[in-house]
Amino acid sequence: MGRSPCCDNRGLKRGPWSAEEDEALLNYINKNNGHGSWRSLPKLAGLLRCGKSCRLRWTNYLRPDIKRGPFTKDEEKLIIQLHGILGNRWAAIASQLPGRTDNEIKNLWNTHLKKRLLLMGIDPQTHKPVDSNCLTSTAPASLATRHMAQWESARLEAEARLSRESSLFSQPLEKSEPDYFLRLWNSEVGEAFRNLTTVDKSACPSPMSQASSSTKCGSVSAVTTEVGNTLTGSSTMAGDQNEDMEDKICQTNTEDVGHNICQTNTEDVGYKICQINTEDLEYKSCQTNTEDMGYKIFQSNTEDVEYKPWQLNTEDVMAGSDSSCSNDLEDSSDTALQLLLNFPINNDMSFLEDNVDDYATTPARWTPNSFICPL
DNA sequence: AATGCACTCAACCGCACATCT
DNA sequence: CAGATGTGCGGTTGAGTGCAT
Repeated sequence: MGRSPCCDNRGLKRGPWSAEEDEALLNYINKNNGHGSWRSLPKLAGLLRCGKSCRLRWTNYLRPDIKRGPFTKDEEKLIIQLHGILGNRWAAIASQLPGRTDNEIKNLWNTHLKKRLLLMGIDPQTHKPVDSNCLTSTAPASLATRHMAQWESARLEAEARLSRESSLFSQPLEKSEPDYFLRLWNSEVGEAFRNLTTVDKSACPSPMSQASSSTKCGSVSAVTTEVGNTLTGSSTMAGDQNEDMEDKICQTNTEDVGHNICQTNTEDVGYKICQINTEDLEYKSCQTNTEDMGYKIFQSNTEDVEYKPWQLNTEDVMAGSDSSCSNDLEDSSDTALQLLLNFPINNDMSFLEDNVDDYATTPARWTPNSFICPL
């Protein structure tokens, strides 16, 4: 059906913004407590710009919460990690870096980080060593896979908690009830993870997945199925989220769960993955562990990286919840994302190896209560 | 001093999606 | 339900700047 251009550029100014234009835009937005319709804004603000240009100028430069100045090492590290999860979804990445814009992050990536990774022999798109592509079929593990495993665990925990709560509380929770993992699961990051799960499975079939499924896989899958069924009939969630969550959980392919978790069973595969030297953000060179056909992608200076143990950092999760349970989505996402980023990168996947059967019934080292905001 | 090159980053473009009519 | 409109997003461009020759 063809689309008309968002704005007619004829007679409109283009190029860099002058201080006067900035002031006019700022004044208008301040006076009106917001921008309103971007299309009508230029006319109302007396600007010879198209609405799109105004929006861009505001979101990328004039917004009061913009943090200017060079990126810190931590920010760069976070961007690299998030890029490994989310890919070129700059807006999603930017949402995890307060005060930074997607444009800024995109520029940083294209001008610095991408080149840096390439120089180190790391494919900036896949975050895998360039010369290890041949290994991916025999060693399916990747940073993404590790994140997948963590996500899957987080999701299972959330499901388990929902199931538990549904039996404990007959009335629906308040809509404002913080629900870190459910929210995160429904967030951009969760979405990315779900996509990742699908893509990764098809792109990189695990040797394990081709073998008959193991007991361990079966255990985990069973839990998912059970929880999913429980949830279908539960009424613990409020409003649209409830429906969404039910859908997503019920859609869960339990075979995939087993598949993915088994893929990352170090007992079977044996590998160590990404470790980052945060001090200089240098990825150290790829090493292949030929002994067990696994491989180490990166090595890090573990002194530099504070890896939290593979359990919820209760302090983080509960931060702010003492005073109130009304953390907004950003807060909870941040917290949960922190969890994700605190993944025990320098450990292998022993958390899965350790009593996976136990894990299925009792999420060992995952204190269920630590997910729950005090009522 | 003049020129060329590489780099950075603000801004633009076009597409996709959500919402409105 | 279809088309129109508004907005957000990611890819790309090009002006400005610094440095090397």
